[in-house]
Amino acid sequence: MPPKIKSPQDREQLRLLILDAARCLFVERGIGSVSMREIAKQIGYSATTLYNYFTDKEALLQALCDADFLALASGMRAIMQIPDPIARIRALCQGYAQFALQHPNHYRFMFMTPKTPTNMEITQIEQGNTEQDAYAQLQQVVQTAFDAGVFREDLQDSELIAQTLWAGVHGVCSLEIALGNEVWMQWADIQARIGLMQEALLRGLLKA
Amino acid sequence: MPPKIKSPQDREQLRLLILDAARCLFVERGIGSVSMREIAKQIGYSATTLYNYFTDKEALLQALCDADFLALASGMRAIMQIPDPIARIRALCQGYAQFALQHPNHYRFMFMTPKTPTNMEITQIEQGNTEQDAYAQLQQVVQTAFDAGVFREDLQDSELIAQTLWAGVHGVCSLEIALGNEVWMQWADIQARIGLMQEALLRGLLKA
DNA sequence: GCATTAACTTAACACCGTTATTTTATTTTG
DNA sequence: CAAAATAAAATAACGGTGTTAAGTTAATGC
Repeated sequence: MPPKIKSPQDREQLRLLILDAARCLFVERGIGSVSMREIAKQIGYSATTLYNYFTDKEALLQALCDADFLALASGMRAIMQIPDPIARIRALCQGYAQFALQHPNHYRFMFMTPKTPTNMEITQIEQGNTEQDAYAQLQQVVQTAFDAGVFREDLQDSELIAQTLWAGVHGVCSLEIALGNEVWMQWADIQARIGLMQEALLRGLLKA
Repeated sequence: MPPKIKSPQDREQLRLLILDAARCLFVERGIGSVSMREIAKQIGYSATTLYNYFTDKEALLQALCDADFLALASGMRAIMQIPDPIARIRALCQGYAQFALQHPNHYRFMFMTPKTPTNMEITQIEQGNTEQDAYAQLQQVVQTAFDAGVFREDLQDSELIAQTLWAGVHGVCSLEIALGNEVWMQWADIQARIGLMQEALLRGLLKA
């Protein structure tokens, strides 16, 4: 039996140890091999101990992904400094796509897996807070561009515009994650797909 | 014990009975409640009997989805009769999206769930056969439009164009399926999202 | 009617998430 | 310093999963 944890700082350390072990399994062997028992085995504790630190498996996975998504939003904050709104939109889409492709398992868990309605409440990330939520950042910059009058005049809903841009980039990334390795598909280069999606959508949304 | 099956036609009938029971659970209660034991219980057989008809659970689900995807491709064939290639592209995108939203569980299994490379080999659908594969139909009509010179001249890869259109519609549908019920997202109307994705992409891809 | 053969069931294995109970190590108290 | 209290961790168990080996039962061919 491992030495017991009493002090709060040791408790936090074990919490991080659990998350690191889970991340390792999650990233390297996919979501399928992330079982409570296996995480516990990796760090030399019993499975039940994990339940003293996370209410259930989903909360553990959520905590795992939260940290990385805060990192995404943090990287986006640098992009938000770009002065030109349209260049900023381009950079946001690119940054978002690169993140998705570099963290396919996180991405899958967050955006490709239906959750029961309440499950989203356990995340630490404040939705709509531009400091933490990448979509909120996109929405904000689209709103700025919208106010500057760069979009076609028949487009009157900036939320709809932002959601369309998001859906476009998400479509390319999620197809790549789900079906990128299928031999029967002759996929074009992934960067070319991302680039064309971005440019075609912008051409179709911006004033001529 | 149910009466035993000997004749090939009875065998086929039981196969369909299994698939119907599985479809019922799959569509009504989601993929989570589709267990071999539960399917078997529903039709009054033991779980092991299912393994006489399908090699494993994934093969069963694959067979389940194949039938509906053949129906999709079949519906698409009517659309392929539309003379104008661009109107045909629009109708294909619309038909595809409506199918995805009407069969979210099928769609999820087919296009939102990573499969091991070999798993795709168990499908009955001939990929690339325009009679059976909806993507092949899209590719074909995009190629026709490409040959007619309707796309911008900097676009030289019709596969890339088709994949971008697919990814766009897929992005809208898969976000709707995965996150459409989240309370923290103020989604625009789903038909508006599909329509804008389609129109914006076409505007961005077609000659001015 | 009996042997054969195929269909089907039972029992089991090795997992899973989760929880009630029990053990164990530390801390506090007498 | 020893004993009691407490909190942490482990064990055992429940009900579930996909799957398989072995056993049973029903229909078929002779």
